[in-house]
Amino acid sequence: MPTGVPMGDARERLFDAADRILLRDGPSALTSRAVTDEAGVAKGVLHKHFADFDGFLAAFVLDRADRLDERAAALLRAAGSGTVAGNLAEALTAVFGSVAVAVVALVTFRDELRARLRETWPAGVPVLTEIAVMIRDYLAAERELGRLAPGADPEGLAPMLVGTAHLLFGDRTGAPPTEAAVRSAVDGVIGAVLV
Amino acid sequence: MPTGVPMGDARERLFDAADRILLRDGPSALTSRAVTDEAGVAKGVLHKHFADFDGFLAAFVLDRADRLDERAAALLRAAGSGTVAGNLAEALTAVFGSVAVAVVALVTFRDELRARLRETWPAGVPVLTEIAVMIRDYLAAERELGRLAPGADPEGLAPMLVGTAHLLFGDRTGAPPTEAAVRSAVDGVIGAVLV
DNA sequence: CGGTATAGTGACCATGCGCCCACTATAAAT
DNA sequence: ATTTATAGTGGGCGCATGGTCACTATACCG
Repeated sequence: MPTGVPMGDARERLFDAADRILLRDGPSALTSRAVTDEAGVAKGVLHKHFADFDGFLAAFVLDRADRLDERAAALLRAAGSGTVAGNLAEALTAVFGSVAVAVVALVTFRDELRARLRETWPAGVPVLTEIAVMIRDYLAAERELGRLAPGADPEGLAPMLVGTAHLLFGDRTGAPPTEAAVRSAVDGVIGAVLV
Repeated sequence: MPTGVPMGDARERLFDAADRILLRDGPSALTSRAVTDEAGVAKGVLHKHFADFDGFLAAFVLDRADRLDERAAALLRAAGSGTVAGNLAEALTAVFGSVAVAVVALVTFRDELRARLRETWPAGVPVLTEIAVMIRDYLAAERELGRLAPGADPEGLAPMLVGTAHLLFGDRTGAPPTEAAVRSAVDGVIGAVLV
């Protein structure tokens, strides 16, 4: 093994490793050793780039928070095709099937990480609120197209949808829900309200 | 310290200790040592009554799951007084200010505990779904009294409300929301839909 | 070419975890 | 009164965690 030569950006390698672990094994498996092993580097590397493991996690969350899910965002930007409920179900499945939920669970459990992130975001980690903003904008676009009931308020409905999806996925006490399950849930829940 | 003499039921003492720890310090602080220390007993006691710590946690969750929150349940049973949104806000605050959220977080993180509970509840830990049932029944009663819009479906609205509350409380990335905050959120979210 | 800075290595450490088990103290049975 | 069963004790074990540090290998610079 060569040393001293950067094999791609180590920082990015570690972040990608964390992604894979979160999706494959869940938040409880995200230890410092798991990350460095998955990235194929020695333990020391992590501490050369970050002060400590929570520092790494904080940087990881910051990095992942904004580019939440390209697929879902793109899908929602193309408002007007498909049914509203179907689009929502697909987008929510994509977003909550990504690392988003795991990141929230992580922040819920690691007290030190949470404290550190609060310095950056006093109002709370924006992962879920940013999803809500995404959904809100989508619903506003749909209303512009007249595909929503006039009384349906995107501002209020968005957090409810995110909350429901978070409930479905974040629980994680059963098998992860399929896209079809989410679609049916979203259908049943908001069908009467939106159309 | 006398030994061999039961000082109240040790089982209940341990459960109460777990309650206190969850509410005071959060789910990450709920270790076996913390429980026995808080209960004022030696470490061995826990293993005399339960096979292992996850067995204790499973029994604890099972015990707490059904009698979720008397105050909120009683409040919701007395449908017809106050505003609908106000009643909901109060009940959700009471429920999510209790151990419910911490229990969910616990189950999310402890893989072994989650696996064990799945044997008992294949559909998932019923904490959140039971709250939804509670809310659903309340909304049904309110509709009976004509205090709900005819189109508002309790079956669909209940999980959305629970999800929203879970989102507000379960995040735990900021200060815990006050009852006033939840009231205003519930007001803003469902005000237009329900009345 | 030697010097220096930097990325990477992995044995090692302290800590806290769940858990074991030899032991003690009380209560109940004979 | 002796035995047996049961509740409670706490020192210590094995393990995984996050973190340190002396060391090595490479790249860059004069």
